[in-house]
Amino acid sequence: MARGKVQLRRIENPVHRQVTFCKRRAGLLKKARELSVLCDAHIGIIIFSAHGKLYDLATTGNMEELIERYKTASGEAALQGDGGGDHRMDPKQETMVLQQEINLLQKGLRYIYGNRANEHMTVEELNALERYLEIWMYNIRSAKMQIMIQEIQALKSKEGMLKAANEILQEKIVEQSGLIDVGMMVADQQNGHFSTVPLIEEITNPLTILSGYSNCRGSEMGYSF
Amino acid sequence: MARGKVQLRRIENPVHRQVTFCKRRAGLLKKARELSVLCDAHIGIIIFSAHGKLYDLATTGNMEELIERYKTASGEAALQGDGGGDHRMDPKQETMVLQQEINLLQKGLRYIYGNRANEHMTVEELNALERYLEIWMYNIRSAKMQIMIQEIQALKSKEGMLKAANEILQEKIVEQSGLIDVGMMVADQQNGHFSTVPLIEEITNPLTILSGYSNCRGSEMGYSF
DNA sequence: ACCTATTTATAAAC
DNA sequence: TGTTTATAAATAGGT
Repeated sequence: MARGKVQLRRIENPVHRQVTFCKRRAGLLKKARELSVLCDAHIGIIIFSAHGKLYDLATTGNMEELIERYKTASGEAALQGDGGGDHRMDPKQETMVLQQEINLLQKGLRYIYGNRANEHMTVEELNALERYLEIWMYNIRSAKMQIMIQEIQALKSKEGMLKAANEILQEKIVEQSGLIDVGMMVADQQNGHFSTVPLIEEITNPLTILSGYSNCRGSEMGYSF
Repeated sequence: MARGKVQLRRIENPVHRQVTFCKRRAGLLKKARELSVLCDAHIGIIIFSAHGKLYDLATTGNMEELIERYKTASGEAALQGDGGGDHRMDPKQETMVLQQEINLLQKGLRYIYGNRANEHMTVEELNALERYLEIWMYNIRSAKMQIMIQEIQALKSKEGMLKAANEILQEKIVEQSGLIDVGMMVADQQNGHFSTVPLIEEITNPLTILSGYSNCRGSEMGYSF
């Protein structure tokens, strides 16, 4: 955060990346310790560098304990998810297509992460892989967009309902005594609103990867304390 | 860090403590996500508030896998007194990383090709996937660039040799009879050339595929065209 | 939640 | 890796 804004994307220069990794890793752990002390929280952090080296921190002094606690806590939260599902395409065929693509992807992974020595990929294969990646990228972004759109629609419909309700209430109030202030009602409407916007903020904007902050609404995930 | 320095000790006022917890927790997670993206690291964070509420983050989209990896990595680190020295990632861990990524990719494939009904991907996972794809894309393109560079260098050196040969030949001809047309020789030179450029044309342009990859500079590795 | 005066964190350069 | 410095970010205290 200095001498130039930072773009939120992988740093390509390996030296810069390494330096930044060191500095920010230190910063992150420091922040975690501070949070733990200031607010009496128990925090565990696991960091694997790109080279697989492990850095960790457990403010309780014991990561195992935190992990155990995590498992129970997250397990309980997960019990309520998921409804049913319905099936699709002929499983056999689908499996074959998938296996085929997965083979290419695995080879690609070994090629990229391995030393490029064991695996030899032809330009043909690289091109195919690139095509897959582009399509995927598109699909991933569409999926995220979809989620956002659903959220927005939900919000709009809720807004509509609230507005309608508001009007009816106003009418009633006017009927009864044309003089009551309706400020409270507007406030309620807004609360109903924000409590339904949990996902939007964790969706990184697919079009502008800059670290823009302006849309960091604290509506979080409906945390209630 | 504002309107007054903060003391590194538990905040006694419960309201202040709660507010600070919220703000700093958000800040910490944000920093973690940034570090992950900027430096290609895999990070897991577990936070238990003073009241036992769980907040977590896994930049790979899956905390379980990170925990598994943590267990082997920390276990092994304990076995060897170690002092530093970055070894190559040992096969066990590397396999695990690959498996982890492949799991995410498989899930992504099923998600995209299946009806999105059987598989449920969290926004976290989608984000992680997107990040992988970007990195891959970059690597694929680098690989192709590399191939192109090699071709070009081969061509240049061949061109140099041919030019030299050409000059020598011309001199000889001048010596023998200062009047012969040298058009034929130039044509031969060109044929010799093109026969060594088989790959170039099957390489799709790496620089202009999707929206904004403007900073894909090939100068990164001393490419000189 | 939102707003700033300040404190921190840190990117770049050495 | 450690220090320095100019700037971007985070955030404490109020509203």
